[in-house]
Amino acid sequence: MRYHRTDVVERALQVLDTYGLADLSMRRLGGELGVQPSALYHHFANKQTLLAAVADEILRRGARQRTARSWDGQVTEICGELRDAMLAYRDGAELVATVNAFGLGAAGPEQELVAVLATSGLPRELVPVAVRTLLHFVFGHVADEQTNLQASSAGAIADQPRDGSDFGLALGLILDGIRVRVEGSARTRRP
Amino acid sequence: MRYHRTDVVERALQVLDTYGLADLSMRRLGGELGVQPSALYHHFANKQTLLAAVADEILRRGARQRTARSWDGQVTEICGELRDAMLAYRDGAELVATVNAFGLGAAGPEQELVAVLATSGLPRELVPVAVRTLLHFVFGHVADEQTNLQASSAGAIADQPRDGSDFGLALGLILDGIRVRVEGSARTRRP
DNA sequence: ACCTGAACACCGTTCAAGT
DNA sequence: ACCTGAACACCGTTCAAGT
Repeated sequence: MRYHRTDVVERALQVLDTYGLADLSMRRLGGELGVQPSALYHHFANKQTLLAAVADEILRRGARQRTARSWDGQVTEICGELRDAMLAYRDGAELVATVNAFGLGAAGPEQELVAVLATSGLPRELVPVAVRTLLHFVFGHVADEQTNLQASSAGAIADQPRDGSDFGLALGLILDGIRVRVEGSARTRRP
Repeated sequence: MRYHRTDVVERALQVLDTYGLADLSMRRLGGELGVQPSALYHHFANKQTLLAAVADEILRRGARQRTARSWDGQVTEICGELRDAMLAYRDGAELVATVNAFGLGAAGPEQELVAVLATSGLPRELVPVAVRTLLHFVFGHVADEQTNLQASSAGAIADQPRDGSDFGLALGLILDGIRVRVEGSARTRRP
């Protein structure tokens, strides 16, 4: 069998969803494809690059059309899409967050948020800070959420089931913080 | 040489600060102590437990007295202390965040934040959400910050040096979000 | 272009046995 | 109580060589 980059990513996605990130090793993936681990290095420079490609594919598959017109509606859509995309695969949040921390993935959502907040009325110097705050929140919250979901589906603990409304609640909190600065600067511009 | 738990943690802290989290392996740590890796399992059930002890020690060493009287001043103090504690050791943020994601460490800051927000006037059902949002923010932001600091001190990139004021700015954003809910509920209680 | 086979330098963890 | 020695079942990565 001869494979392309895309075949490897596809298979990696299956291994991830079935066995989890910890079991997504080069040797395991090679075995799953019926190929020596070293063969994977023909397609990817190293594991990090492979994981980045997998993360990007997860986000690509979760992409949706924007419908909101207000800046805060669009921020909610972007963050919600990011969340749903990561929740669609086992350990998706951990994977995307790790890759992003390495400076490789999730460039799409980040650029979208920058673009939206740039037109929100938020003071220019606060835009990067707000974007990173939003992304840290989404990554952290969803990773948490997913860990608990997977733990409870494994029948381990009961705990508080922590439904998805928590995400909206917390995001609303941050959005309120941004709104304060948007309105503050609007008053300053037209006193 | 015969060691105690505390000696192992102390040495682990040195290895972490000198070589980084990736090089803090059981074998490496054993070697550093002049002991077989298996000897460490007399002191800790597994690596995860050892890392949790190291994370707790980092936070313990960063502990400070509270001086603020307002709820938002206290939240600022708690988050600032957490940040400084993690920044004091190489890869401190990544370590503490990882351990926390596993449900083991950083119980101190979490309980403190719950206690403070419970007396802030924030609606009771929002307290856990706000606390988790704050912690996700601090972990994510400081991990980011530390990665960049370490990259630039290694002479790799110039980039935006991203000073500590970013942290205060972003935290202020979230605090504003919380204030909106505190004041909202104050108006509801006394109409 | 894509893959094999073999090697290098590592991991975490267990367990019988020693002092 | 604390540690050794040996083993088990893994890692990521490199590289000459094959088709």
